[in-house]
Amino acid sequence: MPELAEVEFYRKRWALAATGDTVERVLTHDTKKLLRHLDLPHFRRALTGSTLLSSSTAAKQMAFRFSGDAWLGIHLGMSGELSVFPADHVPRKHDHLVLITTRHALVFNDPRMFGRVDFDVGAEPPPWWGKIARPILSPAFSFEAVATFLARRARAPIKAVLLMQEQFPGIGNWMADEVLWRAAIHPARRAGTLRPKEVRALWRECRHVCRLALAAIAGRGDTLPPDLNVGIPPSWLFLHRWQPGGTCPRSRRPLAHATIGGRTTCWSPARQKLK
DNA sequence: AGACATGTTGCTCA
DNA sequence: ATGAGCAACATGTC
Repeated sequence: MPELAEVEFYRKRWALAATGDTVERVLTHDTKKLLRHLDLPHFRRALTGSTLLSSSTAAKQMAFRFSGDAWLGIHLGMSGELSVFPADHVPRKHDHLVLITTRHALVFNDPRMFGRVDFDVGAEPPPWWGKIARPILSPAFSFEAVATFLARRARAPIKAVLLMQEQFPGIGNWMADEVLWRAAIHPARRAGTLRPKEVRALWRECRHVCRLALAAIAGRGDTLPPDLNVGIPPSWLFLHRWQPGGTCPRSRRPLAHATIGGRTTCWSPARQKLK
């Protein structure tokens, strides 16, 4: 599920509940997949008794900083989510990591187990953190950078290109479709065939969708919507893409679905032409 | 039963 | 070397 804004939603869920709290116990379940990068004894020892100081999100990754220079990295994969329960929470089937603090249980649940947990100790953020591409909502995400990237990926369908995290960090399947729909670009167009005007629209809509999605899904300041997708306006493609017989909220014409760039893709044929 | 799922990686081929 | 395409990962749901 989680793309840029959902990841931020889940990070805030833990952060708002437990920043300043101290970890009393660390519970783990599956250790071969999600926790495969961890030295478990070291992980437990380092985290137990440490305090959650701060956290941040970069693209689809989260980093939780604990006292003792301890950094907990989480990637939610396809089906991961973070939630908060009372401290007496009994781990469920796919609760792979549970941090028990004085007041809460911070739970990382992931049925499909495509997620990942990292743990590093150091005064600075871990090396992998620095390798994440600069945010789409930063000056580094320039029109020129996008145009150059598209030129290099000229033969790939634009849908596939939008999913490449090295240039579009945090964009996932639904955000890519949302961007292309707003920019009126057919997802199967080869990246190298976009006209400069279309590249500019793509660049603009990437930023626009990131901003809208963060505001709607992850809330503002210290607020958090009660649930994912609760504040998403029906003017977005998002709310119509999976509905049987769904229609384009702008043209009112039927939506189309196909596998493009290896992923299920939804678009509005009335707005997005192949040409 | 079978298709399919909001992600990433590692392999093959050109 | 670089880019494109696709299977694989593991499990749940419709």
